[in-house]
Order: sequence, then structure tokens, then C-alpha cells
Amino acid sequence: MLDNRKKKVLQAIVEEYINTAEPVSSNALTNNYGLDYSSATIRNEMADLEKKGFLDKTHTSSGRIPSAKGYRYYVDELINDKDISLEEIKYISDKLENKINEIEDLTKITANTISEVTHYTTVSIGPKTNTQLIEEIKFVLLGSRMMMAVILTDTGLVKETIIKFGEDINEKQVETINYMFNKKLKGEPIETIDRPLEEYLYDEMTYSVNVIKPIVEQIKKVLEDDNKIYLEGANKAFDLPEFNSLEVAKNFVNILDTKELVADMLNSGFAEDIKVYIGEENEKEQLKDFSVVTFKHKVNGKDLGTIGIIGPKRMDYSKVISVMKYINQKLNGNN
Amino acid sequence: MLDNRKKKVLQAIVEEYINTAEPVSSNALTNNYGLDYSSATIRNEMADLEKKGFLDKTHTSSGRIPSAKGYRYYVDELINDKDISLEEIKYISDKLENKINEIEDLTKITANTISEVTHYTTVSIGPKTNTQLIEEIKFVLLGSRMMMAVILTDTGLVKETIIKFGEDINEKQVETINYMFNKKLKGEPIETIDRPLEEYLYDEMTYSVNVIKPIVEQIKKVLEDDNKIYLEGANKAFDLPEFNSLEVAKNFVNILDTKELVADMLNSGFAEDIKVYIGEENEKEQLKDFSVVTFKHKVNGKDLGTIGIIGPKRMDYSKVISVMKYINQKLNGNN
DNA sequence: CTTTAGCACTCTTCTGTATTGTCTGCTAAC
DNA sequence: GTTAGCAGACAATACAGAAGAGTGCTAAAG
Repeated sequence: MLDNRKKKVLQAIVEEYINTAEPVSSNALTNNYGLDYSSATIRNEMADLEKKGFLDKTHTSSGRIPSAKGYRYYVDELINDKDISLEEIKYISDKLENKINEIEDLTKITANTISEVTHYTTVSIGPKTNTQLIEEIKFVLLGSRMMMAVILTDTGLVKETIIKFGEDINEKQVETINYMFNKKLKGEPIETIDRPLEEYLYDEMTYSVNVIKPIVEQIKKVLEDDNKIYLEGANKAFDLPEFNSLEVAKNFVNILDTKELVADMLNSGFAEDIKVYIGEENEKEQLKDFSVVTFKHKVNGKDLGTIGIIGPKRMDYSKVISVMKYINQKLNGNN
Repeated sequence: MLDNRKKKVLQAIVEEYINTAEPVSSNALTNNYGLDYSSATIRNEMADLEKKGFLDKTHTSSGRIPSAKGYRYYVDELINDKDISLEEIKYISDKLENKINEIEDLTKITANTISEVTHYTTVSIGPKTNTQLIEEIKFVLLGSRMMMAVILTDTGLVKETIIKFGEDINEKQVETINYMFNKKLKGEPIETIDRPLEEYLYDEMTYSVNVIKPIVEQIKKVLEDDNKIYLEGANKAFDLPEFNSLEVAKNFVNILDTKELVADMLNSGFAEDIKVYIGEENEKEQLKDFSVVTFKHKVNGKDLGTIGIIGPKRMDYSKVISVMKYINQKLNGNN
């Protein structure tokens, strides 16, 4: 579809634009990026690329900027893995080294690491709990009318919540509840908890609904809560030149503040490990001026959460993807 | 110090400026705010107030804006409690009604409520744990090398953490640890946990340091963690006209991102319930263009956390303070 | 047939100037 | 003590012209 030189020109324009955020002129590319031609030749190529839809102009006599199609082609065909510097490798290694066991915070730490290395804003969301298997569920009495429930899953995730009662509870009751819930739920996926209340009461009618009901309700609530979204490096975005437009800056802050939007964004595109959405490719209207790269990180095939990078369309895709790939390797111990 | 009419003029200027964010002209005040004088008279008063340092000009022929001293005088002497609308009362009541028992989230919920009603950004920090008394401390075995510690304090706060071990632990050991720690710590202030390790080992040398050490370390870590800062309504700030300056907007985002700064801010000014810092009154250089109102909320004299409002210097102090006072009442059941 | 030099043309950005409107300060009259 | 009225200061806006950057096209060179 594109001959070799056109590819080179497109790549050069994308990379130059990523670096400078200024429309790229034909002159800027001559004797650069291995393009040993005069500006006129480059101009002819640019005109062709524009006709084919890979480039845009901001006005008739401006340099070119990549179109969404141009970025897409770049990401799909032209990108090459960027070498990560030694310092970056060291930084990433240090931060992740001892944390790999702390499943609860791993997504947060990883998101923070990515944000620090790439200088983009990241949002992250913990692992989906509902398909994980319950390994153990424990109830602990706290005082006389309060209880803590701790759920342990097969992936090593621990979720806990406090339950309050309108009546006194004793140790013996807690023991029975422990036994009862474990009998029902051990080895089952977490979503089992969503079953109707009667199922829990089937065996043991000795327990009043007053006791069982708050337990089930509170546990459900905590598990829904796994949609908590963490944000890292929001201020970094303000260093980018495109954020000099107050319009864009405001829009950006609003996006980050709309939790549902971010959650939807992170939950889309199931299977893939790393997925790139460029500008209009984002389903959400509000994101059409940004690019999003999502990264579902897993250890041994187990979902551990999703991290999203939000940045300008001229995001340094190569670096972002390289960093993600490296972290993925690291987490899965292939290094 | 100021005669009655001057007070009236100053109050009018502050309130007008709070509403419009535009320098207030002498004309705007005539036949308004109960000032039935010509613009020339108002001008004379304004000139006097400026000489005394209560007002500033942006340039020689502009209207007046309040100086820091002007705001301070307004807050100290001229402010009157603003009536909160019925809708607002209902909104606040509904949000706080059933949450008063959920100590863990109370600060967060309160901060969110304040942000919604006042339309300013709030930051909040949970209660200081170190002086609270330990009512009970429970250890629960999870699997064979993992344990959860739950600490219950006299104010009803629950803190929990997961501890991982390099060796297997059995139920019997957990029981002894439970007994041991409770014997040592029950009724003591939380900071007792900071004691040197030897104290925990004194009685029970049967337990290896491998077991006790991770427990103490992890508990310490969690309790330090009480400095977590919550942010509400950051995007609201961007609707204010002063945030049209990218400079200010950027500065603002950076402030919110600097956790230490925010923590310092919330922890200053010990005793008072509600404290107002206007512009340069803030200790931190970065905050000198903003005003901060801090609100230490308590129930029955127990510290439950601190909430800070960050807004422009022309913040609606009257409304902010009224809302805080109302919430304070509400939380303490005087209504 | 590909590449390049050169030039006309387009559009943005910057600078300077004139214009308008707002608001003050001051003076003189009430 | 208060007010009307006017001169002066300044911001904001609009407009014109010049400079600069970059393209598109043509014709010549390789």
C-alpha cells in the first residue's frame, strides 16, 4: 500500500510531531531520519500521503500533522520497540521487585511506575473479582455487634469488610456462620455470593434474617467496590503543550473526574493485553481528542487489573508500549 | 477603627467581588447594599479604605478588589452566617443520616458533601490514630503463611492489615499471638506499638523474631498510612474565572498532587474547629494565591479527621463556614 | 522518469496605532 | 458632608501592515 519511502516519511513525521508538537515542515525532514532528499521531494511525498488520508494540515500553508489514520498505520506497521534506558530499567525493577506478592496494591504500584517512566497520566482499576474463586471466608467478631468478614481468593486477593448488627452476636454464632458460609462458598466463584438470600438460610433456620442479611449485603457491597479507580500523574498532563488550551485542560480534568467513563474505558477490549485507541477510535465522545492505551496485566494468566494511559494523540506510543511490555515480562518472571 | 459606612462599603465590595470576580466600581455600589449615596461619595470612601490597606486596585483606573487585609477584616468582623437553603439542608441530612456510624468513611463522606454544597474543592485526611486507645486487636490466619491483623480503637475506628510470613503458622500460634498482643496493648494508645521489638518478645521467647517482627512492622506501616488524603471536586475549580489563567490552573493541580503539602496544610492550626487562611496567610508559598478553610470535625470531642477547602481568595467564606457549622451540629446530634 | 531549484502564493503571527469605554481622582458647587 | 461633572488613566478591541514559514507548481537538471 505504501512504498518504502512513504513509510519512512510518515514515520518521520509522526515521530517528529510526537517530539515537537508542531506541524512538521518538509524542510525539517531533509537530511534527517535517513531521508536524503530535498525538501521538494519530501513535499511531493507529503502531498501524496495527505491525499491518501495519512496526514492533515492545520491550514493551507502549514506543515503536516498525522491524521488518526496516520497514527493508526504508525502504531500497526511502523512502530518499533524503543529501547528503555538503563536508569528506567533500574527504576522499574526497584519499584516492582518486592511488591510482586502484594496483589492488593500491585495495580496501583504498576500504574504509578508507568506514569513516572512515561510522564503520562494513568488510571487504573483492580482485578475483576467476580470470576475469582473463594478459597476461604472468615468472620471475626469485633466487640459485640460488629464483625469483620475476610474473603481470600485463589489469586491471592484479600478483601475485607466490616458488618454491623442491630443485635448482639456471640462467638458461637460466629463459628457457625464461619462453617456455614465456607460450606456453601468455598471453591465457588465470588459471584456466588449474589445468590438469593434463601440459599444461605436453607440449612440453618436458627439464624435470623437479621444476622444473615447484613452479612450478605455488606459483602456484596465490598465486592462491587472493586471498581475503585486510581489516578496517577494527573498534573503531568499540564506540562504538555496541547494543554495550553484551557478548553482541553478542562475537558481532561472532567474526564478524570467521571469515574464511570474511566471504568468503561478500562473495561473495554477484553482479551488483548495492550490495546491502543487513537482519538476518534475511543467510543466515548469526550475522549476523541485523546489517545488511550490500556494494559491488562496478568500474572500466570490471572487478571490482576487494568491500567490505562491517557495522553494526547501524539503520545509516544513506542515508549508506552515498550514500557508496558517490559513490565509484563518482569511481572511474569521472564527476566 | 472603621466607621459604620466604611464597614458597609467594605462588606459590599467583598461580597460583590465574591459574586462577580470583577473589580468593583463605585457605580456598582450606588443604590445597592443599602448604600444610598452617589458614586462620588462611595469613591471617597473607597479611596480611604485603600489608603488604610483594605482594598487594592489592579491598575490606576480600575475598580477595587479586597486586599488580604480586607478579606481578613471581612471574615473576622463583617461576615454573618448565611442561611442554608432548605434543599441544601435536606441534601446534607440525607447524605449524613445513616453514615454517622461508619467512622471509617465519615471524613470522606463529609468532605464530599461539603464539596457538593459549596462547589469548592476539598481535601481530607482521616483521624490521627496514634493517640487513640486500642480496644482490641485480633489476628486471623489466612491460609498457612498469611495473617490479618485487625485493630479496634475506642473511637470505633477499625484498621486492618495483611501480614505475610516466610514460614508456616498454625492456629495455636495465632491464639498465643492474640493473647500476647492483647495483654500488652489493650487499653494503650496506638503509638505503643512503636515500642522496640524486645518488649514484645519479653514474655514469650518461644516465638521467633521471624514471626513477631513482620507483625509489628506491618502494623506500624498501616497506622502511618492514616495520612491518606482524599480529594473531592477538583474539577469544580475549573469553573471559576480565576482558573482561566493556565498559570493558576497548573499551580492548583500541582498543589493537589503534592500530598505532603496538603497533609501539612490540614495538620496545621491544632485546636480550632474552623480556621481560615487567606492568601499570604498560608504558610506554604504555593498556596499564597488561594484561600484555605480547614475544618477539624469531631464527635463527642473525638478527632475524626480534618477537611480542607481550597478555593480562590474571593471564596464565599460565609457560605463555607455556615455549611461547616451546620454539619458540625448535625454530627454532634444537636438537631 | 525521478529529483531538485526557484518562485509565487497562502496563511499565521507579530507589532503598532487608533478607538472606545470604564472608572478614578479632583475640584467646585450645593 | 455630599454630589455633579470633567479630565486623565488604562484596558480592551479592532485593524492594518510587515515578516516569516511553508506549500504547490513549474521547469530544468540528473
